[in-house]
Amino acid sequence: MKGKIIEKSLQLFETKGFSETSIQDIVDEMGVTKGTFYYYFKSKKQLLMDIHTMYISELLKMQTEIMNNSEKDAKEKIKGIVSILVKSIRTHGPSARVFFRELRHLDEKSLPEIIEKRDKVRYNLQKVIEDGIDSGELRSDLKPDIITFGILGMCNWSYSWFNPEGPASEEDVILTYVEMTLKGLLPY
Amino acid sequence: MKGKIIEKSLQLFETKGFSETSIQDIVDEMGVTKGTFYYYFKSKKQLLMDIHTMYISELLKMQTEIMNNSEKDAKEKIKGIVSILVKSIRTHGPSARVFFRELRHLDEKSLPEIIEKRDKVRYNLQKVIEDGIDSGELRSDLKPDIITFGILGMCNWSYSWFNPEGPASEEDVILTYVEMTLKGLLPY
Amino acid sequence: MKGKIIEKSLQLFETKGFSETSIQDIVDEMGVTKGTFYYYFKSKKQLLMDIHTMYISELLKMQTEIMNNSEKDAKEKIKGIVSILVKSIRTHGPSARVFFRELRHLDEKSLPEIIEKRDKVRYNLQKVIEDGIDSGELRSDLKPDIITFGILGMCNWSYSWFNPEGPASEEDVILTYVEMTLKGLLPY
Amino acid sequence: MKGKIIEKSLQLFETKGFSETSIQDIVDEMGVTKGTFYYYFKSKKQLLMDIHTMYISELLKMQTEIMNNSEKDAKEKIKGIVSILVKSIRTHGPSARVFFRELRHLDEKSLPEIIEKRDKVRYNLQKVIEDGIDSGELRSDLKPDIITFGILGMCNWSYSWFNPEGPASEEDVILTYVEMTLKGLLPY
DNA sequence: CATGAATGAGACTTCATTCAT
DNA sequence: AATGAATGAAGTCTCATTCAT
Repeated sequence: MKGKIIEKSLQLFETKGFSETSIQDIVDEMGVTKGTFYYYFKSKKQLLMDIHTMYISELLKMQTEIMNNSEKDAKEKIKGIVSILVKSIRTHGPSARVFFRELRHLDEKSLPEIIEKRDKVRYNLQKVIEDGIDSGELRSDLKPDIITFGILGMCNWSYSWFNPEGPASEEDVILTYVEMTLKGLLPY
Repeated sequence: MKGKIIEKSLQLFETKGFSETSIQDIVDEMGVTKGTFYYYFKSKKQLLMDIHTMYISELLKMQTEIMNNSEKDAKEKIKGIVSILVKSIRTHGPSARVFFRELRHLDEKSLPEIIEKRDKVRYNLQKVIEDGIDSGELRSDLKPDIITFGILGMCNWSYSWFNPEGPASEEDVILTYVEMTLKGLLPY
Repeated sequence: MKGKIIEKSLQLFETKGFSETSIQDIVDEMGVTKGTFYYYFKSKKQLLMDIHTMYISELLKMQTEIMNNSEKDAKEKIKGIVSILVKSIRTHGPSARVFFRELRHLDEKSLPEIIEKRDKVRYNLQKVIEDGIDSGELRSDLKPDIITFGILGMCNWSYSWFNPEGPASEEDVILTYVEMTLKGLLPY
Repeated sequence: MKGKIIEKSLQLFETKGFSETSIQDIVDEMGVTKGTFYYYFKSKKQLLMDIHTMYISELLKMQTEIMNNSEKDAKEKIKGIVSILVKSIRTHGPSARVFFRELRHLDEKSLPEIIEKRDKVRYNLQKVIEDGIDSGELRSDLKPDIITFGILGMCNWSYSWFNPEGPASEEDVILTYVEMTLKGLLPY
């Protein structure tokens, strides 16, 4: 039941937004009553917190696996991380969209925990960049933090337009982003 | 008065979000009464619509000026557009953040008008890319639409983290994004 | 101007009702502003009061003319009064409908003045009936006050359905009501 | 609770009118809160609709019973219908008064349903008249539709003045209306 | 586990009215 | 004679939440 509530909520939050979705909307969709909701969740914000925690933890876990793979060089790790982010549009689309849009609605008490993990994801990527620069694999004249924000922006933004069922494939997007980032648009 | 209402609203919408900001919040901040608000705006949504229209129209206008400058090549136009987007964080920050976050709250009737202009901005950039490819100035093996989304994502995302008063300067960001995009991270 | 305001208000009150018609509605319809309204009327209720006074005074005046015609017998006076009431649907339709429907919205201070005149109209008809009974022209086994209410009800109700432009003519209605009232529906 | 809300509302609507009665007025009177009201009714208009439906359905039901009684001739049916209408002033006074006065405030979507039933009541009476004419029981030189409006007007109007606790009894009113209608005021 | 009834705070909005100009 | 700006009270409605059952 708890899982089903999360699933339906995700759907509704994605479509209508967190503030615009009422508990009533959620339970109506499931054919139960509000009491049921409050049996499983302390509050609406708690539900949102759960959604955020699940998403960012999963993302962090996947990223960590790539980070820990010592056989990959910086290029391959960047490609891996871009790949995770883009592919999760198909596998975790609603979660991701809700994550990016509704962060503001978390309790001030719960927020830091999420922010911390979100920043960890960023620092991880930044570490990859920095290591690449140190090893001479990447050019050293650009600031790693800005680069990191740039790559994440490119990827995260795709949640707002990329449709895995549409004309461009996941692979197209990943390839384009990685090529752009590593080799640039100018011909060699 | 109308201008002052917009200004304060922008501030509040940015901080607390559209749905979470009440008309009461807005008028309290200004020392007037709710009646005054409704004298100038038909509804809360109408105010949001005004904000969106102002922002996207201004952006489109600035972009068009760059597009029409026939002396610039693709590289320079890309740099110009990135520059506009990043610089307007300082000059139009609240407008821009509200624009990206609250689009969903527009009336279904008003939405298309805004979407159309937003898409126009995108198509304009895509045109620059396509022209660059056609003239041989840019490599031709990547899809222009995905490239466009990538660049816009990078830039638009910076609204969510970039602080013009912080350690990284506007110029740093612009330079990094343009270099990454055009030449890539790999050393030559 | 005052006359034009009354005219438009009457139209709107009839269609939408008094409470549902705002001063704004009225002045919009005329292309002026609210200030203008308040220049001519102390308040919305004052306007309603004016409308009521005009209508009932006019009606009373017409009725009085018939009452004072000493050449007419009871039958003819009844017919005359029914005739006035039905004919004024065409000539004073909106006034009449507003009069019957919106009486409740008058100030408690103004109400008695109107009620008094309205009752005078009723007493006048009742007097005709009583005189008719006394003179033997009308049967004496029914209560004059109830008869009066019956005749007035029949006539006043026609404001809610009778359309002078429709299939039944004014004369049809008057004839039917008078015949019913005087001779009844049973064949002789 | 739903029943009690309807009852109190009826009371208030009758006294102050629909538009002038606020939800606050209703719930204050009952010692509950606004939320309670909206738990039972979707909107204020929905409550009004419920009131209208209940009244007109009940009336139609009672009338139908008389219509279906094949042992009664036209005269008796007319008397029966007048009787229902007048007697329901005592039994359903507030409902009836609200019904006649506030029809205009129904939703445009709900209105037709009510209008249809109201017209059915009228057509039923008209049928009685027509049958009476066809069988020779009633005179044939007057239009049945106008007669019908006349009788209904007489009866319905009495909601606005007749007080069952007052000097005139229900039976007085019924007798007077039926006698007037059938035999007329002239002595035989 | 789940329901249904009730709460109460707060949201958006309308509108008659006032007043300086 | 008329306007435009502003008020403030009141209105309808929503909704997260609680609690007895």
